[in-house]
Amino acid sequence: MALNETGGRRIGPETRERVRAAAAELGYRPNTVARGLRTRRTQMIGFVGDDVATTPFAGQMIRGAHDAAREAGFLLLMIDTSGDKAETEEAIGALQERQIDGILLATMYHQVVEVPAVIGSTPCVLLDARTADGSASSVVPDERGGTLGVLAELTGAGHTRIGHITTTEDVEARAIRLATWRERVAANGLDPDDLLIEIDQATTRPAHEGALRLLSRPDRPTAVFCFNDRVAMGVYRAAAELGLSVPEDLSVVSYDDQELIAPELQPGLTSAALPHYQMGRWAVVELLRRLDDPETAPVQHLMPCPVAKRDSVSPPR
Amino acid sequence: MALNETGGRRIGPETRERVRAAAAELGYRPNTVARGLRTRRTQMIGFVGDDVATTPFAGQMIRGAHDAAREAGFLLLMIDTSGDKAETEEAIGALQERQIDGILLATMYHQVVEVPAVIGSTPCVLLDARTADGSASSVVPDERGGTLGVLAELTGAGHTRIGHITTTEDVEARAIRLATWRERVAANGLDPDDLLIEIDQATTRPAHEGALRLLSRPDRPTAVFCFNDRVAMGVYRAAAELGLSVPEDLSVVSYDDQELIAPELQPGLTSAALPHYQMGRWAVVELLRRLDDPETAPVQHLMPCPVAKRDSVSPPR
DNA sequence: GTATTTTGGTTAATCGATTAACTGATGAAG
DNA sequence: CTTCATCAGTTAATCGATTAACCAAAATAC
Repeated sequence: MALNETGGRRIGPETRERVRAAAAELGYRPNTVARGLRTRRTQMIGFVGDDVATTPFAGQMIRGAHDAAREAGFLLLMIDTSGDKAETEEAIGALQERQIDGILLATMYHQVVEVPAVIGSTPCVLLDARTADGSASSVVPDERGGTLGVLAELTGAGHTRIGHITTTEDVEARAIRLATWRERVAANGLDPDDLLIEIDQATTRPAHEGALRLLSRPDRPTAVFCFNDRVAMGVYRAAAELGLSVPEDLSVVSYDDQELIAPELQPGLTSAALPHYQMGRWAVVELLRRLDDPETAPVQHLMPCPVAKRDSVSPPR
Repeated sequence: MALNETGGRRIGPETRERVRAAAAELGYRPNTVARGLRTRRTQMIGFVGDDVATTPFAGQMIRGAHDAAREAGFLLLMIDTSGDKAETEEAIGALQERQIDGILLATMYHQVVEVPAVIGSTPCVLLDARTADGSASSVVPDERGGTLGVLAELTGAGHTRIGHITTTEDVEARAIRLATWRERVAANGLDPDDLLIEIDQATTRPAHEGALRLLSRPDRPTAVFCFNDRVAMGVYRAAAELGLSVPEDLSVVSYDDQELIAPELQPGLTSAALPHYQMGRWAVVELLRRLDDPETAPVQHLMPCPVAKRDSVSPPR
């Protein structure tokens, strides 16, 4: 009573001070386990990631969740699964046994998932994933907004013939980025199919080949929007081999803004950033809100993808 | 008693089965908080990282610690600090209040540190760091071994004129890699100082300039050992600009084996891998050992750095 | 001057699991 | 047939904090 502010006026100010002094002298620290047993609150949040937790790509998601949690006096209890369903359920169980106050379910990349039934009534927020029916709170990147953002960089510089290199992998990001680009190109009165290259993996090597094809066409585009930064790396290489310099002969924009690629390429790559840090923060704030008031309706949030402007865009020749 | 194996023969096999069946039916899960209060063991390990926890670079360290912990029924409670001393102490305190069984202190890169006094008698293992006096268990990469490994790739292919591009930043890794390389070059009867370039930051851009200088020398080396993969990226670019092809005209080896760089470069870069995953595992195993037997002497471990062989080495012209 | 509140503190129950100590019945030993 | 050990269960204390319920003394109201 003396140490906590709660139970306020049950103790005199002078006695309170004496108790506090004694506690300080003895180096007393409250035992959170005992407190948790009594209050049924552990001030811990479970973070379940399918490989995300320890993958370079989305470390910022943990960072964001961690920071927001810390500010509210919570700690993160992390479990990384390989995305396997059984493993995820086991992870959730392990966290529930430890009486975590809520769970963050994070995925490696933006996708639609179902919340495992074992979650029961444990408050839960989806990170970089959403449910089909909106039954759980979730936050995902605003891929459409980000795509419009980088395309605006190009159109703003005067480009209309904007190519796109995407992957055939069936992911949410591909679908949205592709559709948004198509819309934009069609709005310029061009046929998107003349400017589209599909490769079977969004990595440098296939992108390199794809880019060689795209840039060898008689009416090659003056700018390329790449599905991601690794694809952009392949485009840079292809451009160099064809004697095209970036951005003078070819403007390039991309998505993801990966810290080891986009700023390191020469010239620096203009790329729409995946707001992992912000999503992590948002998810915790939302989770805490739901802890306070479990009755409120779940929220689906789209996090803006800011454009990191660098030097890969200039007006067409 | 029926559920745990302990307290063994206090209960009949038939009753035990009945209890278990009832527990399963009710979906009973033990409350780890209550158990922890009684047993004074929470089956949780604190992971304190100075920015490491959520930095792409060393995610594998967490992954390794996480996996080893999981296998032993432990979970990781993570706190990321900015390396600040006060913040680290606060983090340790927060973990101690939560009665974690032990602490892993991880640093961003290999360095010598002091164990904060607040750690008290909490069992603790250093990850990617060590103490000057060996008073705590620790694990760091075997930089010397890794350097010898990649240099052996070069000498094995017939190179003797092996250049080195390093940073002037004062880190443990620089000192060991540099000294080992000097030794090796001197053993070939050459003067290391003729083959050494120092740049003020181990990133692509300064490395690019440094490489241009090194490779423009009349007696340019036939191979380069780079301080890290980002430096190697700069070397690749410089070589391309000078019309030198890798590996035919110039062999390149490096350190760190970063997953987004070394395998993505063309040709793939031969690089000594920092064994983050293995170090993470080792640290947990060592911590658990110390939990079982707090009396055993602390151990300083050097984790081997295996060479990831790719296509950036061939015999000199 | 008596009745009622307020103040400042104290007691004891509780959270859920572990575990030492105890009890009765059965079986074995002498 | 008595004694003692073993087996199978039951009771109750404990871990450390929270909190409802009590209680005595002082302050205030009427």
